Amino acid sequence: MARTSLLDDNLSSQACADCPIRHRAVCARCEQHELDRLEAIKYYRSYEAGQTVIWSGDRMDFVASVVTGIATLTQTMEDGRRQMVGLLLPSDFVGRPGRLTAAYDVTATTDVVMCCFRKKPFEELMARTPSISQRLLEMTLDELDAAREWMLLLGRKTAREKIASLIAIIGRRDAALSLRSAGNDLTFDLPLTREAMADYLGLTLETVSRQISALRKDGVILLEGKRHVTIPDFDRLLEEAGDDSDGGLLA
Amino acid sequence: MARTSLLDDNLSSQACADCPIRHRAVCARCEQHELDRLEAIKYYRSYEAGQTVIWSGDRMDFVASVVTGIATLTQTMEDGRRQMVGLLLPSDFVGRPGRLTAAYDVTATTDVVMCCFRKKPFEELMARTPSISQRLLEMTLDELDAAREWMLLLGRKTAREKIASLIAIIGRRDAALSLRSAGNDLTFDLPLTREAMADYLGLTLETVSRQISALRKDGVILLEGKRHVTIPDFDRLLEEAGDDSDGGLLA
DNA sequence: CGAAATCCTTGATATAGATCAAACCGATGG
DNA sequence: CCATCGGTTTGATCTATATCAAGGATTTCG
Repeated sequence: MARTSLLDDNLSSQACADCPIRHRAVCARCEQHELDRLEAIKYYRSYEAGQTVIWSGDRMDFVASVVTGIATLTQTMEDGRRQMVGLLLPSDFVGRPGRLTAAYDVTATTDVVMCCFRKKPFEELMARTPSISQRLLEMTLDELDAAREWMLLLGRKTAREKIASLIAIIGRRDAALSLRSAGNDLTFDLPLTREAMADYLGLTLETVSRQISALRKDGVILLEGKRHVTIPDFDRLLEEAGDDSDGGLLA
Repeated sequence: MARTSLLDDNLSSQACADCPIRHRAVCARCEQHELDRLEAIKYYRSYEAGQTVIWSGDRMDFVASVVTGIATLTQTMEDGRRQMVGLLLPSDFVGRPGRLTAAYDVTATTDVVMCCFRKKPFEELMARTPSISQRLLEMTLDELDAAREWMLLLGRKTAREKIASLIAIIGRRDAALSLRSAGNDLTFDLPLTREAMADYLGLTLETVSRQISALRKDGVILLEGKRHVTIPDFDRLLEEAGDDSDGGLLA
């Protein structure tokens, strides 16, 4: 719960990290975003890995944007079964304008810094500034598409396909962030424990572990330690994932 | 593919059926919607039960709102595995501003009438009329919540819970449409074949059939014929569905 | 340094749901 | 009236994944 006040300069490596609006690439519209007004109502907050940002049902009087780190949205049934329903990377938006309480548990998977906005003034700003609604609409539509892809995975893919899909998704987002374009030999760290992956994929952690081992044995992925992955052939991975090969990065 | 031009009067039983913006209840904001301009660019189109409205990947130069009937959004893998990712009831919105091609197969499950808007002028109208973006954002956020609920179902619920959940969802939406409030003894028709339910739930049609039989045998639902359901005790059904009992109608 | 805690892997077994197969039911049409 | 067809039910069997169980690797902490 440590509250940290960061200088904006610390964040400048992240394009537009200081506004809650995500941009696909370089920010071409910043001038529209009335940063002055945003300045007045925003604050930064940091969370340690493993810390819960907010519990489902809790009062949530802010919206936020992830600046650094990775957070998850999960739903839990009374008997403890858990399903991840959102994976939040830097620049992703958290919270829903017009809702009083959190609908999901939000958890910091790694150390996380969030840029928060008190909800009331943010909503007033939204009402005055159409470009915010419009941008938020685009982002929400992207998330809806991702959710639907995820539904196909949950409903119809085998355990092996699920694992391959997740690794592809993480690899792709990672590649996008680090500007390494379609170059081969993608390498990155899995930011999730086996259990979190299981919650993402609707599997048990044992099955996750077994399938990762199987993909390694079959040469689809290379593993250094338990978390560091390199993909020798991304198309092969996509095949294993059962995906249409289009790539799907851009809507 | 028959193109039908309906008089608006035919649709008046549906609140705001003639605009693409869904309202939760009675339309309190119609005056904001610039119906005059919408008038100029809209047209109606009807589809027969079973007909495909549009195939994934096809060029889609309109957006639309379901006026009557039920349509589905499905994703298909190369080997034919299918997952439903959207169930469209009257007043639901179809299509994505800013996208050229359809991302999913859209199929009419019953006879369907849609109110269509050519995309280009609709987008121009959106740009000029903030309330449309704002309303669309609200609707999309609702859909995202529904998708996340659906993800929990797909990833973690048992077959019996999935069936109970689906029946509860349909019953609830049906009750909402027909103004029958929380009155007991909810009765309605399942608008989906067993196969479509299977595609919704990530099951096979045989499992769907078996679990429906089981729920009938256990008195959770009553069946008349193959489609007509009555729910003697909605809370019991929700219990079977593994849901938090809150109801969840309003965000 | 040793103990405890996480996280992960692997094995043995159980089971929910898939698959394969057959037959039923109600509607439609010749 | 019978044949056909789409949708459905039910049975027998198979299998992918869950569950139960044990142990290995790292890190954390006293």
